[in-house]
Amino acid sequence: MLDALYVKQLENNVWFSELPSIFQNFILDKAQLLHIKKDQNIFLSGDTFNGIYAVLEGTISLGYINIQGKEAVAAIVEPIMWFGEISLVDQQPRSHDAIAVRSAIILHIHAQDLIQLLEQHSQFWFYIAKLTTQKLRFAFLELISIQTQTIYQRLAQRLITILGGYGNLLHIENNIIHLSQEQLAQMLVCSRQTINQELHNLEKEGIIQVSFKKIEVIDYQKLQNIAYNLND
Amino acid sequence: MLDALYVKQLENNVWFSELPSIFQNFILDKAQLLHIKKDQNIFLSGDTFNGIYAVLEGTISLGYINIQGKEAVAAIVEPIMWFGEISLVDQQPRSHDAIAVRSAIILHIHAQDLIQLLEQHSQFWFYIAKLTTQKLRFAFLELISIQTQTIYQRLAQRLITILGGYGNLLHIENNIIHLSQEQLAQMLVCSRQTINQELHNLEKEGIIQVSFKKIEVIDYQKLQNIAYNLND
DNA sequence: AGCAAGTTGTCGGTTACCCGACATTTAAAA
DNA sequence: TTTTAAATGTCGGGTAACCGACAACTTGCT
Repeated sequence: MLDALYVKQLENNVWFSELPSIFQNFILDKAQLLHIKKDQNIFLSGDTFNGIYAVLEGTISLGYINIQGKEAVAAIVEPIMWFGEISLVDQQPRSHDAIAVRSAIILHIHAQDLIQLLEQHSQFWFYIAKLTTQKLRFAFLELISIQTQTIYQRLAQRLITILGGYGNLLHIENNIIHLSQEQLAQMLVCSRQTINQELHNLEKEGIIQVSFKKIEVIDYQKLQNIAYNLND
Repeated sequence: MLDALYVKQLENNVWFSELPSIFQNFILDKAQLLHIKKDQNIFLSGDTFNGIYAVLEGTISLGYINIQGKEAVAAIVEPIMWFGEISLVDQQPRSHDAIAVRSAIILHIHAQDLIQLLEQHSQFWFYIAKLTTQKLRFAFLELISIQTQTIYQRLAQRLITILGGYGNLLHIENNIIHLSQEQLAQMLVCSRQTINQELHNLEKEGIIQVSFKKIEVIDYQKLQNIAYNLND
């Protein structure tokens, strides 16, 4: 059984809160708590499907490291988000790596349990579709903004997204983000130096306050103006 | 009832061929054939959900044109692919535009019919999940290759993907691609001039043959080597 | 207190790609 | 056949972002 603290965290998650109670109880019953160290991998590209996961604490990077050692990040997963459901649906091997950016606590639902549940309640595939759809919307928006927005704008956009828990939190909890500039650079797919520069541009405008591994959002309104082209 | 030619096209599609016959017959029964002119839009960002679509002929761009008139493409949809199912799952408005890049013939399944079918056979959500998952895998790979691959490599990759019908064809039909360089540039999110240059680089290597609105793949093997980093 | 590891600030050289410009070619319409 | 619009080939200036380098700072460990 899960710690009451984590149960409360789960219930603050939009997706989980809309599940039928059978599904909710299944998760609370079968989920296994895992402690993951920094740089440890949860699964790798090519692995066969072994279940789905949810992040309770920490940060997981979904990406790929190619032969030249160059790293690419397709998505960053933070509390409370589910991942690993792609291979559940299409029964293909994992298409990317899931690696902890920093130490993390995650839930694991074993493949066998989940498949059994979905066989018994095939209407629950709807909720699996919800998971993939949420990510797909995000990926589409990401692909579009890579093409049309400057890094300055995308940084503003990402800071807003992080504060909002990637659309997963029922309410915004605070206005402080704990991340290194290196991690932000990975998320936005640019160099650490560029992020450093653009953060200070935002700071000069009085919108944020930058300190060591910490960004405080001062003017949320202005941040939105930049992110969504509302300046003129 | 659909033309026999289009029925045959549908049956050559992986997703359709795996559907239960109830679902297949539903599509053949309810689908409405639409002729779309170039630059005509099928739906726009912000529209409410009105059904899902499949491309039988032509090319549809899923993207977004922002206030400054800058266009961004998240995905290019070609025969035989389905699109528009995101809003079905999460019941949010369309997050992007669907516009014909050139004249097209598409199928339309009305929202009401589809929702009714899914209420009666809730296990069919599995097949909707398959659609979103297929796109999600593609979007993830795209996000990753934008970061790690040169345009030269991504061009090679895209030519292969187009020949393979984006994973939707049961077999590769030919080795000729009918596209303008402008359209290719849109797909790869770069300028027309860059595509022109990289196409000729591939031609110099004897891998493809470039002519007016037409690219013929000569050496499929070499194309794969470039796309997937197999040179050394 | 002192050291090590990680993070941040900052500088220029390099480069891939953009973008405007314009001549040329192709295909289809008049 | 002539005309017109669209597509292609090619050049060069401009630039956003990369990348290596290194000093300065923060934090935790011993």
